[in-house]
Amino acid sequence: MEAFKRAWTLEGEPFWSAVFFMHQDKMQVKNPKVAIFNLEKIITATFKLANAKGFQAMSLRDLSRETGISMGGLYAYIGSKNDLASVIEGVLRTYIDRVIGELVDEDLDPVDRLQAIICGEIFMIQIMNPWYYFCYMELKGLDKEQQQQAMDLELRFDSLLVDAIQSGISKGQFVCEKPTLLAASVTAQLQQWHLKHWKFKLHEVSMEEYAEHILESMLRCLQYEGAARSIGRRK
Amino acid sequence: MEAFKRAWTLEGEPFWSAVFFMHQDKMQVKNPKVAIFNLEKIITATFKLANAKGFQAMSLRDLSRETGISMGGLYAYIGSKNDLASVIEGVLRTYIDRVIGELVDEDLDPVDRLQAIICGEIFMIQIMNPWYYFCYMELKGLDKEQQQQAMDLELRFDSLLVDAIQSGISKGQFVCEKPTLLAASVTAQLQQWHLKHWKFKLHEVSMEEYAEHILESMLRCLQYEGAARSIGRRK
DNA sequence: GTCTATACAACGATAGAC
DNA sequence: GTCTATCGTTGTATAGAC
Repeated sequence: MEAFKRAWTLEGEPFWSAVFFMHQDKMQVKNPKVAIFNLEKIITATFKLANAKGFQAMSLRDLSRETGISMGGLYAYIGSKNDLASVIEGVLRTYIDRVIGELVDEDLDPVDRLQAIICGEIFMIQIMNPWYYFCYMELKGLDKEQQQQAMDLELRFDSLLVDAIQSGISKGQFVCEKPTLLAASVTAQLQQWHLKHWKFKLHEVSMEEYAEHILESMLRCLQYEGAARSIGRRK
Repeated sequence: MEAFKRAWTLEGEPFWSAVFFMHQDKMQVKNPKVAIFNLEKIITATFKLANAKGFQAMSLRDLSRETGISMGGLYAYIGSKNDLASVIEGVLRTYIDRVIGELVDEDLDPVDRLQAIICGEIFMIQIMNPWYYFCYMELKGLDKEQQQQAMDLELRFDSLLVDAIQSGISKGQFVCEKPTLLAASVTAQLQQWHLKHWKFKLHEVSMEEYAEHILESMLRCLQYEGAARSIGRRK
């Protein structure tokens, strides 16, 4: 988990530095040191406010108060309010794209491939929780093109699962009539990890426990022989 | 399906009449005939606008244009903008409560019980699609009390599934280590029917096909003996 | 690079004529 | 029961001092 974070540069100063360099062209503040510091404050505050009462309901005056940066000051970092949401979606999509690209390892056994995809994605969601939640809930507010790209990305993730399923079918390990529906169901369950965090907290379910449950359920649906025994073996 | 609609009065004039009588005390317009007619126009227009760009982003001027009712006129039907959202959530929750209450039939075989719950809920979502989507996406904008009630309702639905699962376990029909997680997963899959309508449309999946898929997957997870054969038998 | 001050459009909401 | 006209507020965004 910690290794995963470091491997993808998903936290700390290096991460925010990468976010900064992704759109420094749109920013007036050129000094990286101060720009990175404040950009993190702005985006973090946006998550706090938007994930509590919605991005549209959050005003830039709220954001100014929360960050301690004046209204005028904010506009040195963002082009407009909508631009802020757009940037956040863009960063997350870029990162997911990058991780998804690496998640494809056709040499692995189908079961291990599924495990890699599920664990990889749930790690991602766990680490970038507010990013996922924000993009899920505020997608409507972005322009049509960005909405389409987000949908395409989700379909690409589903395809990743479908490919692994079909590889298992052709190897005689799995039986599945509707791989598309099964993949969509797994994606839905993964998204629950950020959408329904309150429920997992209430039932005291850990991330590892949940990932294992998703994989195990999936293998049962695939009528995988070692489904029951795989619980202890894979850890 | 049609019988289901009629049985629960989920469509047409009788439905909107019921909605009207639920909040006629809050409305200035007392003539039922005209009140019901316009209330339907207002709520339908709210769904169109809010489900396209979000409730907060929708202005009452938008709503006025869409309904053909003047700004001043709108306030004869709603107390405030937030009141409108609150009313919508209240109506849906009342109806779900009513249907859920009837879905408990302890005499049924556990498998039939699960099928009744899944089919009942997906019928509900299908018929009241915009209501569900609106309440899911705009819950953050409502007051804490209403948010809590919505969460309680979802937990109550999960419990319905857990009860049926446990009844099957004690009868020796099912095997399940974590009924709570399985129930949450089924709830998530049902919610997809309104959350990800675009995906099912893209893959040309019908409601009946999807309901069957959810039930079948669930039975496999429960290691139900007749899982494979149940597909043809239950229709 | 950050602030204060301000522009001005759009918002929710109401009063009062009809 | 519905409209027009208008109130006061709040929103995003910018100009210009420092």
